[in-house]
Amino acid sequence: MTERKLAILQIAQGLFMEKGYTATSVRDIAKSAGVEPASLYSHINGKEELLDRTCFEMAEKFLTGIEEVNDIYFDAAQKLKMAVDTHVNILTNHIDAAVVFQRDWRHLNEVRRSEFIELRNAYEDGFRVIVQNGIDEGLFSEVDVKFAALTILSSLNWIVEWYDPKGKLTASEIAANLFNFTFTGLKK
Amino acid sequence: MTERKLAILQIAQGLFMEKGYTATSVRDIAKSAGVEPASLYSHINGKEELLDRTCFEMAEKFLTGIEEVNDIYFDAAQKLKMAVDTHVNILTNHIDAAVVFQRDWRHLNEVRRSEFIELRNAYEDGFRVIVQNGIDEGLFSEVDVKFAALTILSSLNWIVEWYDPKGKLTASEIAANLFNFTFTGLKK
DNA sequence: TGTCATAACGAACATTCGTTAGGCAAAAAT
DNA sequence: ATTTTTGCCTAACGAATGTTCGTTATGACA
Repeated sequence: MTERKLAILQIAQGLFMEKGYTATSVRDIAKSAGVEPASLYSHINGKEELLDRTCFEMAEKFLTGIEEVNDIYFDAAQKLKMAVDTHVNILTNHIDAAVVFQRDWRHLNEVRRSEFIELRNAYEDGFRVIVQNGIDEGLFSEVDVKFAALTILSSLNWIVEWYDPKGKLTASEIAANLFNFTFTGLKK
Repeated sequence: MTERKLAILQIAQGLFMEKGYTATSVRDIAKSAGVEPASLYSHINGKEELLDRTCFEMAEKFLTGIEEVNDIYFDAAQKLKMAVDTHVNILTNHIDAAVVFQRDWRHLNEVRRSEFIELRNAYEDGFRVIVQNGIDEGLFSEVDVKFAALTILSSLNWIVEWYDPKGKLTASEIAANLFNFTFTGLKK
């Protein structure tokens, strides 16, 4: 990917984040890039490529992250901590792309959407493995594994709705808080 | 609101849920309603009215719910349980509208969007009050109140991404699981 | 019987959509 | 020095967008 193409991709991600994929026009992207709409097509195949790349590049980052965590021989609590940390880091380091990844994957074409959902399931599976490990190791209480993994991921994913790079909480503080919350809960 | 208008609103909500507000055309709605596009305008002022009604009717339901909970004199744990229960019930009973409420409020016009955000903040505040109560009562550990409320709401809101009315989990089972998780965490 | 409201219609509106065609100047490669 | 590639341009395409128009069939009420 050329430098220019990458720049265009990032500009697009910023706009997609702001207004959503469907509500962002090619003309919007061109304007932000300081170029005529037609000129974009010297770099990209079409609008959908920008969405596609964003979704799948993020999916790959997340998947690689969880696989690395699950390959290490630690106890489940440590693994969970690492998984949360990795997730929050990817997310805050690519906040624009992360929002698109979360919100707009639905607008992928049918084929790619199916592929995307599979990757997503694989990622969720990584979290289920950790929770199951924790139960087997006697570290976690015997919760519904699927449900627990989903709930943890909820908290992680919602970050994109409120995270502010200029806010007072750093990525690792957020991650620490989140791990604490999912591990210990509110109870004193 | 006439019967016909309500029917159109619900049809629209179903489509908005499926494809998103922006990606749903007036012609799509008309087709689903079995009517010509122009005929819709005998009932509604425009496409945006459908979004507006959906967002604000849901906001009102949520706000009323949390206010009722916070008006009752119970301890924080019980209040939290009730708040979670109410939230899950509203959400599962109006799943189409809930998805739109969560996902597409961004496409309200500027004025209405501001009003909407205010209502949302008021709702979040309701949860913050509960968490703060819990700390004051010595029931909850001394967490970051804002962060905790946000994390609880994350889990609640994410339900719309996976809830299946025909699934095996009932609304009250989901609510019970969620309360348990936020209160106790994973730790054994 | 005449009047009015309702809910639908087909046709058309101006605008915006994503995309393509063809050309032109500057830079890079040969 | 000549060719090729790059990056942009203007112009235009057909399709889709939300909405407005004047009209009409139906049925309730005076």
